[in-house]
Amino acid sequence: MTPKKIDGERRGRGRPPSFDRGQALRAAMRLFWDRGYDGTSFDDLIAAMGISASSFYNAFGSKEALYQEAIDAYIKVAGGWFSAALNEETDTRTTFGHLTAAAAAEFTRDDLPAGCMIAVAATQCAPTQARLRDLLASQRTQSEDAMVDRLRRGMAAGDLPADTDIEALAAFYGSLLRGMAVQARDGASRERLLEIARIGMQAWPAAQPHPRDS
Amino acid sequence: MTPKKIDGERRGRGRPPSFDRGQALRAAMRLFWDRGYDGTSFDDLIAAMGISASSFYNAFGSKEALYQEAIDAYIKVAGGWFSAALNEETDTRTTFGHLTAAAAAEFTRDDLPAGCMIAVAATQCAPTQARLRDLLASQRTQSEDAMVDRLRRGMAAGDLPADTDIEALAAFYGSLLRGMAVQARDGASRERLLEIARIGMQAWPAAQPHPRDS
DNA sequence: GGATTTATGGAGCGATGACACCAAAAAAAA
DNA sequence: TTTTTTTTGGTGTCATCGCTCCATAAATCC
Repeated sequence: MTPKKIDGERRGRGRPPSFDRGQALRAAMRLFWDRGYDGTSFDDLIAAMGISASSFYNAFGSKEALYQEAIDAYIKVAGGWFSAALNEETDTRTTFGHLTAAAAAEFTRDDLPAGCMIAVAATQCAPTQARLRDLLASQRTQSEDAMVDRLRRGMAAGDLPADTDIEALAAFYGSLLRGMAVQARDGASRERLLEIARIGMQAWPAAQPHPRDS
Repeated sequence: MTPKKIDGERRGRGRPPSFDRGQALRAAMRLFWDRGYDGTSFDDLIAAMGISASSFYNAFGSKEALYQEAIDAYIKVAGGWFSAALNEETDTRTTFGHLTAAAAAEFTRDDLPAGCMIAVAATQCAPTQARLRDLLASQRTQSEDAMVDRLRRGMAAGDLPADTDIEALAAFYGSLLRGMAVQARDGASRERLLEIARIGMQAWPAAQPHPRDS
């Protein structure tokens, strides 16, 4: 057929791809997001991406490689609002209030699958998929580390009691976000998720009247 | 026919099974718990259960039927500590403190797989597995309903502020428990989970000094 | 002891999964 | 134009998946 427009600059010698790689990747991301790795078959993928098996392997290498790219693409989407919220120029409590509220909103968009692509992915899988499991667990750890960093800065700024367990607090909000992602996938409304987020903020550590208490 | 099938006594006419059905079911439960439905293959199952393919179909019907039985078996395990904690004879706040602490302990037992078999299962799956997805989502709803019931009783007993949003509070603790289950699967220690649970209890609604405040 | 009923071992089945190969096609580079 | 490089369509492969069939073994009932 007639060659179509390709994104960005088309440099290279051979025949140009007839499809938009980024667009195909986003289609794959949506499918993986919605159905998970196992739940998305090869045929599902090439159908949704609108390409043939040959083009698939030529452009993406393998299903697993595509999944990793899809994860990266998701990070660009979700990492956007996530780190945007974390790097706001406000006090730490407000930051986390906005972060959890943003999650409630993002987990219930009508133009994207519900929930989070990473939050609960590959927690139960075959031993042969240990690599994927570790990859996803590592991503979860990374987002929690980002929260730890923000809390540490907040601690330094005096936003938190001196005896706050930073790691535990980050783990708490990490757990909450993942649970919210499950709720979203089960069909919870945005309002419900916002309520959960609001309650979660009630757990924010109060200033200690007796800081030298062990 | 004169069906005198009593589960305890083995009264049947034909050849008796050479394996313990309950034991085989528990082996399957562990495997499903650890690897999920897709991650557990037929061959994995019959190997772990120590039976042949014929015996498998003779005794359990199909992989999906076995999974449902495994879920039921899990409910008997986890439903044990869950409703035990919920039906304690204490005030509502203490009850939920014990519930979350019990989850932290149960999610990190060394004689069982980490986390919860139901908490995050089948949230991402193929359309062909809609039945399983709905089954699991329904189980999650049920456990949340049990928390709603307990909170309602607590409200009636005066343990909670009159303006408490019961459903939202139950959804919050439901989210927290599911997030804790993910943490457990990612390798979090029991102490870490207990910390998360403790922080989660800080979100418990305080008595409102100004209930007519919007 | 038959007769009946149920379980077992073993072999194999159709479908699907992910992927590989290759010759033709379409572009830039020479 | 010729050469070189890359994509594409079509077909084939090989393993695994969940499952089935059948002859036989082992129990109970008459």
